[in-house]
Amino acid sequence: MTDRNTPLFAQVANVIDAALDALTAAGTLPAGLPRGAVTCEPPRDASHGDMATNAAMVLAKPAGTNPRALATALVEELVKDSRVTAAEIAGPGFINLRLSPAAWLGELALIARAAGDYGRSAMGGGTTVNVEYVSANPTGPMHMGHCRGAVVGDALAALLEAAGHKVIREYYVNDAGAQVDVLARSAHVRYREALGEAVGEIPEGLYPGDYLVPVGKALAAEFGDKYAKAPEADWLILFREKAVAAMLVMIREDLALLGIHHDLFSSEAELQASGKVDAAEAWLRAHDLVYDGILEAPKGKTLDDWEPVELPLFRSTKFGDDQDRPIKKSNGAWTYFGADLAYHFQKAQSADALVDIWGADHAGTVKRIKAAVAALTSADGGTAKPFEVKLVQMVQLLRDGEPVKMSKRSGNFVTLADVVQEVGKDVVRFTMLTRKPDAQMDFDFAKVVEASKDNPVFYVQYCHARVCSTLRKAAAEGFAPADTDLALLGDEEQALIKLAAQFPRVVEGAAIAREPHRVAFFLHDLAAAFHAYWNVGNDRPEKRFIVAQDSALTAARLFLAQQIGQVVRNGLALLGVEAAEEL
RNA sequence: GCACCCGUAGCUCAGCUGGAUAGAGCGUUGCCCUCCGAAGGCAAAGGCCACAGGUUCGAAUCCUGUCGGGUGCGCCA
Repeated sequence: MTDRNTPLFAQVANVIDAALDALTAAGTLPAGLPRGAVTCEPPRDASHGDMATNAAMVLAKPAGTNPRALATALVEELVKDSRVTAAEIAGPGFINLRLSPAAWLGELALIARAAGDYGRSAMGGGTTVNVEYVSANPTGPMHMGHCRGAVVGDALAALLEAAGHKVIREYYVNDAGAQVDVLARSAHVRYREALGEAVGEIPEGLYPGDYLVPVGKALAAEFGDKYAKAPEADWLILFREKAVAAMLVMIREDLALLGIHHDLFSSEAELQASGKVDAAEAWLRAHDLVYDGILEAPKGKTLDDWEPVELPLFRSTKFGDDQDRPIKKSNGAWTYFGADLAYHFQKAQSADALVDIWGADHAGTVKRIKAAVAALTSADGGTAKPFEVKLVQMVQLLRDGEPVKMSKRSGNFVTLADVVQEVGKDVVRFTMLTRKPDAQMDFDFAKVVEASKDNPVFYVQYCHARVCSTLRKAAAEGFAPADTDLALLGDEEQALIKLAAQFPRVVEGAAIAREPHRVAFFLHDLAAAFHAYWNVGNDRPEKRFIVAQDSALTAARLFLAQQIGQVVRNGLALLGVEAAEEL
């Protein structure tokens, strides 16, 4: 890898690595020290320098020396590099590095060369990660309860791609359980309605939503009155199939409104029909991980209808779960979990790692599925396939500060399509990413569309728009960005470069942690720095991007602005948000 | 009863998987601007990182317990 195309933080990490190699070769350090904990990061306080490493502190103990002694030796090596202008030992053994202005200006040029690829890396080594997200039951339109997981999952998928993984975006379609039978029955009512029958109120327990009206009409058009009076057994499977297909069309449309497109929709019904669930059970039984047993009644709840029954149970307690879990119901059908474990095994066949994005309301089932995946994927005594479940917490919708009430039962829920229509895709996506996934959040219709600096969506968009308008204005006055005289950029301009240069490591860190919100926060920081610099120009015209009397300086500043805009654009692209050229 | 998540400035939240004097916005206070380089600017005050122990060179971060809030807990999905 040539340094010319390596982001500066990675370059300096390599410099540190090389310095450690040199010390090892010289016998100062023992060979084979693990360097995983060695960091290269911006110091908390910019006055400390440009970058800091903890190498001496981390390696002193295993090397049998003390941090400051090791740091002294390391400093001698580090300053040999032309990019390093100073290296100082501070505190308990940090090494603070200062880098030459040329090194930072080089990063600006790198951003320009890499353009849309700035921030991408080969870190993932091309390994395949399967990200399963949304996976809402195909019984109705997407509502806001699904929204956060959808956005977080989609942004994570993009993030992992940028970090050098191949990504499979997958949606698991629960088209085999009791809920899709309810869907079929609900569709049948609408079908009879479409045929002219007065069906009155939709019976309790069925889905009352209007979205099934067109489904009923389509069924009536296709089948006439053939199934109007027929027993359920004649039409249930057929109607279920038709209704699920219609729901999936609707769901895909809803997702498309958010810019979300899955690579793969996997059907639970197909999975069961393929015999893979039986195969999984057989394998687990052969390894004594499934047995027939009787569950204890759950504690802490008063149950009048509890009947102990013998069921095939998966030994999830062996993997840290609180109790063993049934994979089949007493009627012989698979439980959700029974099918789900086979489904995860199937996913593991075509990926090196699995990530599930779930709503926090499913937190209780994490242990069992992790247990099952661990069991199934270490089948041949190998190590289990990496598998993580990321939980996204609830979103509370607010309008004028008042919670928006939602009730699934009455069909009175806020649909995703309504919200996207009201505030826009970009606002929805960005806002969903302005909080870490495991913190609850409020979504206030008024606040998310506010055009002020309090609103991060606007603030970041405005930064990009400002860059664009500056370049437009400059072009009209005959100026163009150029990298010929970047040395004219002073400390204030370099501070912006230093911040922008963190983008590649933010992307990597966010990918590793599976936390796309870090990108959103970074963009907010970068925008804040850009706006602050801009404001200086209000009082001091010589600090503006366009200084009419000095075309060389103007060209360099425009180049800077252009690259800041590029980084903002790249970051927004990872989040799936359009970078507006004007507001 | 049990499990999981959360608890950081008055409020809403960050805090880069253990690093240096814990940060940002809102709100408050004090100045400045009212300029389309617009949808304000600068600065100050504000903290026992819920509490108590522990782990180590070093803890908001990891472990244990307590308290408080949230989400769940059946063969549902």
